[in-house]
Amino acid sequence: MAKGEKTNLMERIVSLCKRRGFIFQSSEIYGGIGGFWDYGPLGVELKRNIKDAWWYDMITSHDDTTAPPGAPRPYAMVGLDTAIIMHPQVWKCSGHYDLFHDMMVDCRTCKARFRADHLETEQCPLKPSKRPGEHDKCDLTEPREFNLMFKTYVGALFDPSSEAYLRPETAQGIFVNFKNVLDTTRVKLPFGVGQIGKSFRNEITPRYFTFRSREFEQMEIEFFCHPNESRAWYEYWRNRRLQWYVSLGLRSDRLRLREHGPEELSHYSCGTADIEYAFPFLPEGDFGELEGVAHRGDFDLRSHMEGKLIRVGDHFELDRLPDGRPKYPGSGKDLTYFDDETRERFVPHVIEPSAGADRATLAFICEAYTEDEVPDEKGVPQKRVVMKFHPRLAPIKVAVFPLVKKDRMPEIARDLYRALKKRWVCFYDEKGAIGRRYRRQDEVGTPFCVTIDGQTLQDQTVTIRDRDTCQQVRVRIDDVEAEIARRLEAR
RNA sequence: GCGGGCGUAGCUCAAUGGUAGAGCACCGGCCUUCCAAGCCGGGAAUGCGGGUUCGAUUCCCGUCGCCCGCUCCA
Repeated sequence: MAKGEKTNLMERIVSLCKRRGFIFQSSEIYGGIGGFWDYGPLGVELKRNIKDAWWYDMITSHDDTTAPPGAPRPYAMVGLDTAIIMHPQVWKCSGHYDLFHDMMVDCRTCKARFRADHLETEQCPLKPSKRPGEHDKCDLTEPREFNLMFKTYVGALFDPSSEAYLRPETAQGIFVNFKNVLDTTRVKLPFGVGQIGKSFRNEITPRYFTFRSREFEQMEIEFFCHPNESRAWYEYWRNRRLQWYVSLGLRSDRLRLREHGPEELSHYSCGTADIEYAFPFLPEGDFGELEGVAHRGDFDLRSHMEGKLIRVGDHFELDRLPDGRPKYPGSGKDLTYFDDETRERFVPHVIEPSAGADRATLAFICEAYTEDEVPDEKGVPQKRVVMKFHPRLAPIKVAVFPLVKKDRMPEIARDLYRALKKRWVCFYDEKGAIGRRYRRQDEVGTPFCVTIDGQTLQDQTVTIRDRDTCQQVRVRIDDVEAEIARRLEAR
């Protein structure tokens, strides 16, 4: 922030993330490293709750026997957890290697960047009749490797034959295991495979807090279906995934589903819709991508059978060298699907809902951040910062306080704390004034605070205070667990 | 990768070529029976490296990071 500038909303959110231990800059004591972030004690709980909600809602709790609302038919869901480093041929066949691994030449004068192997056909921006480097003002760099994938070496010897890449997406781990899943689980089409895991992209410009990070976590589904049904499944997943964010508290007027135009489609896609959120760091009216739902056709499975494909009109063909051989040969393994009932063999189509776990976390943080006013003991309205997380996502579910530090209240409160802790992330605090303790929990989004007071000693009742309304109800101490459970599940 | 702006305590800010302050937050104590009360005490900072200087947080250079605009975004 420029000195003296009024702090804006996003700066207050970033500040809270640091102050309360949600998100820290990576390697901060060494000056930080751009594009990498660490989750603190509360952040890790929040992000884990988001990933757990996704895994539970998409995979664990999925009912294979019944079509969910809007789904063309019942389907199966299974999970995978595949390696970050894969055989280098995976990235050659997937198309990532060619697209993101180029020798580039920059012009120091006009700041233009050219592919080193295209200098013969490019124009100098200053004098279009000449090629880059031919104009007397041109000042070209040596060709430099420009790689958006992180490269590493497998084994102790650093020679080209041991080069490997950190995955730039989790999807390929699912595609290369397609046959393994089919052979080991008895799933039939249509079915989906989910995976949560880290991916790495050497972004040119990491920006907007954690929004564009170089290391990030994805929550991806690769959904395999019959080509004739792929359009219907694409529609289903777009809506299903949008509703997921709404169900966890993102306001629908800050969310939108945006269909990509033809010129915007990725090299593999024959239809993509982004689920976007109006992040507060973006200009008013702009949205940022939370998740992409892509219709990938048969591109991926064919790529790993035949080799790297290129688009020709409305279909894909094998990318060939001038002598006719495949540029990057595929595995040669048969990744087709045989339908026992229809006796039909085909390459399944793929619908890919690919969500960013860190982007979802950031969106839920931004959505939760609220400033309101609560009257103090004199009835004067005081500003309050409250994180209105959905109870499923809140890092701490319940806090337990003795009203004051005497008359056995701390002992009773600790007993209750221990009992509740067996079931939920629970926090105990006996320091300072009660109002201060409520505010501290408000700022980290704890939905419920239970207070042991003088009356508890008389009739075994306690108060449960609601984060959003500040309203208190009195319940028997033996009923606290059931009441909290009821409220956590009610929303 | 380019251009501009900015780096002081956990947060938000001050000040200075010569002892770096405050508010809030935090910790301890007293007090306190429901929404950031009060009193006393405490810990805590000039991103990193180099240069100029008797002396640099201040000036200069580099670097790293953050913000804004380009560029990029499979």
